[in-house]
Amino acid sequence: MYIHQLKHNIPNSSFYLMKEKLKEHIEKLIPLTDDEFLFVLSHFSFEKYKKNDFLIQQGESVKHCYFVVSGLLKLVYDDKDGKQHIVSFAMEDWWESDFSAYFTQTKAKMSLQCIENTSVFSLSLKNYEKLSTELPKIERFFLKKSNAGHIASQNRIISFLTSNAKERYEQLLKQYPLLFQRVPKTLIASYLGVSRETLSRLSF
Amino acid sequence: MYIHQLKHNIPNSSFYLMKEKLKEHIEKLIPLTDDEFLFVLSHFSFEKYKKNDFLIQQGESVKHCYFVVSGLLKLVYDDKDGKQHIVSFAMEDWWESDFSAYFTQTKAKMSLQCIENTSVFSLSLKNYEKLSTELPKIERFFLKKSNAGHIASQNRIISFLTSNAKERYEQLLKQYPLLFQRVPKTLIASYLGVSRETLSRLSF
DNA sequence: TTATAATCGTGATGTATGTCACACGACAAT
DNA sequence: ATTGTCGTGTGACATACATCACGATTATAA
Repeated sequence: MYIHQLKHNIPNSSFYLMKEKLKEHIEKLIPLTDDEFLFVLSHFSFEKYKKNDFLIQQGESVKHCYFVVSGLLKLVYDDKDGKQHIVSFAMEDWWESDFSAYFTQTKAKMSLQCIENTSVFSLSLKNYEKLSTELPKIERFFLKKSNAGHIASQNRIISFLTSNAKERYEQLLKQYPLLFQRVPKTLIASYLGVSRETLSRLSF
Repeated sequence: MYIHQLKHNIPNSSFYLMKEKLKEHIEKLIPLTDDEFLFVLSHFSFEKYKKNDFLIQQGESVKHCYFVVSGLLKLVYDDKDGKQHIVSFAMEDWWESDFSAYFTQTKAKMSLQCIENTSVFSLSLKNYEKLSTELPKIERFFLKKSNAGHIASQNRIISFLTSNAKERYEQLLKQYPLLFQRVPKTLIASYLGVSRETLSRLSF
């Protein structure tokens, strides 16, 4: 009985921590009063997914963008030959979606799938717009996030332009040392744009 | 004498057209009253550059971002071996800068240089912030632009992940058919991430 | 004009990386 | 225990691409 209660309490207390995570994340860029944050939070829904679950499926419509509270996801593009290409890993504290499909309300060009069990706050486009309109502050937050995303993508392009497979691997290793204990090398290879065999042969 | 007057009038009438270009560009995304637009415009300065001029030099601080009214620029990353890599072409109607350096007030990692004679509206960070604060509408405009830029960069990454040199060339050709009459193939090659010799050998 | 850059193509050759095949251990499901 | 799937390494070979070298043409500047 006591154990039962505990079991029931865990999700609640963990939800409290989740909220704090989102709040702290936003407040790194813009200050919010408690009321403002509760207003913000009311536009999100908290969701849990298991390893291999899809949050977005290529070809389907994209209703939400996601803030990753815990876990790990991959944003994947499947080409015509059925090969998988990892456009991005989405880790804790990241915002992810197929933003093109999300904002223009078109079909997803990419999938978003769990590499680990993952919990997220999800935000519908309608709520995104409502939030932006009613709390202009948050629009500044999204703008900063978008800029950061743009810059990150540009750096990845520069990496492709200037570096070979080994150098790109080293850059990734330096940028996200934690990643390598969490994901199989096949996925790392797919992110780097090389075959898993080539990656395996790179000597360090 | 009459010719003299004409000469003096050209810049003025052309400046009028420039303003219209900016106005129409913004109004594709958000409506503006005439007064609002004049307020917006007052934060910009209009500048003309000649072929090969630098708007941003790698290693220097970045004071402005630019809206390209006419002409053509390249955003270039020079690697340690002195090789040039084109991160982006900036054509008419594009916003460009080393945004990372611009927003974080650090030294430029890239250069922005004219491929053709170019005229721009330039916006200082201070004015960017003033404008965003005093006219929240414009913040939504910048957000939409930033999202679009992010998505464009992500598509370029997908192109690197999924396609070989020839396919990337064809994609670029399809996306910007006009570009190929305006810039030497060496620059196209540099944008695609292949040597100019390889590009030259691709058969079409 | 003449001289000096750019630009572009193309051969010869080297190298990075892809592809196919196979083996082996870790782990999961039954 | 048994079977299967997944992750990983590695050999053999094919291929895409880089690099170096040379000419030829076309702009550009003195």
